[in-house]
Amino acid sequence: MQSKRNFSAKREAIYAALASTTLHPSAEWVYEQLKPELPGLSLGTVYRNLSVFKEIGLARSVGIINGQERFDANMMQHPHFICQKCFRILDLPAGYYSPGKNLYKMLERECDISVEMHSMTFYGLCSRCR
Amino acid sequence: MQSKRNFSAKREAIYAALASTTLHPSAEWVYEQLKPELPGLSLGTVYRNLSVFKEIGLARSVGIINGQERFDANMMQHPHFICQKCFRILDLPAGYYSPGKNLYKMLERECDISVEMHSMTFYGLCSRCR
DNA sequence: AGTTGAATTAGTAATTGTTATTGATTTTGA
DNA sequence: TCAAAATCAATAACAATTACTAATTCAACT
Repeated sequence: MQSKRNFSAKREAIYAALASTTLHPSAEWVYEQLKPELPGLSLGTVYRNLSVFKEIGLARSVGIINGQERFDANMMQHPHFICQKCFRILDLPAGYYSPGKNLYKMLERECDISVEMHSMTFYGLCSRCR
Repeated sequence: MQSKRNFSAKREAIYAALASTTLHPSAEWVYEQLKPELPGLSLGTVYRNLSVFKEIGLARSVGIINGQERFDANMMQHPHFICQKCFRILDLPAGYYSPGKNLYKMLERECDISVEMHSMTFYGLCSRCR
């Protein structure tokens, strides 16, 4: 099992690259980032390991922006902001909006669904683009 | 003189198909739906016209779910619910959560961004799947 | 009705992000 | 030490979408 085993050097590097930035990168970005230090790395390995991180709860998808899936190693629930021009993804402080279990419960009761999580995303122009 | 061309019959049919359902369909779905009545329709035409609708503000993307982009002709701001098992997308009543211009303004002030819109999505299991 | 020119289309090819396969290499555990 | 399991790079395969091209449609104006 993954949890008992230590990460391989490459898996470790991929996680470190993802965790060290708030850019919410794509697989491609992680690959380009690591290529200089790990010349033998392949893009497929990056994709595979990002999937592993999602499975074991070390990362999540922020969605597919401009055709590419974007990842986040910050597992705290927080809203995102996506710049419609440059496709930067910014973290917003959770304080601005955080629906609690009460909202989940109300939705479950009123809409006959079970709610596991939510995602809140704002769109507009970032400071550089506007 | 400027062209006063109305929607072509096919463009009209594609829009009607999209607007007549709350399934938040994919391009493929619209295509399959219309094929019986419009045997000469091509999938590329569906894709192209869905893009047109997005551009002119007659439809929006609900995101890429399970690899396929899903569309919505309901331009009212409202939250969505995505079933993690069957990938149904349900509309939720806007009343359960609707951040106003005041939240937008606060974000603009505090985070140095300009906010144009937001999207709120809940995930879980629908009534059929849970 | 005929002409014109831009918009729209079908059909197909090309592109793109992602996943699966393969065969080699390394690691693990006994 | 040795065999099974895990991991890997490289490449092929895949599916959704977009781009291209030549043909057709349609409104505006004769």
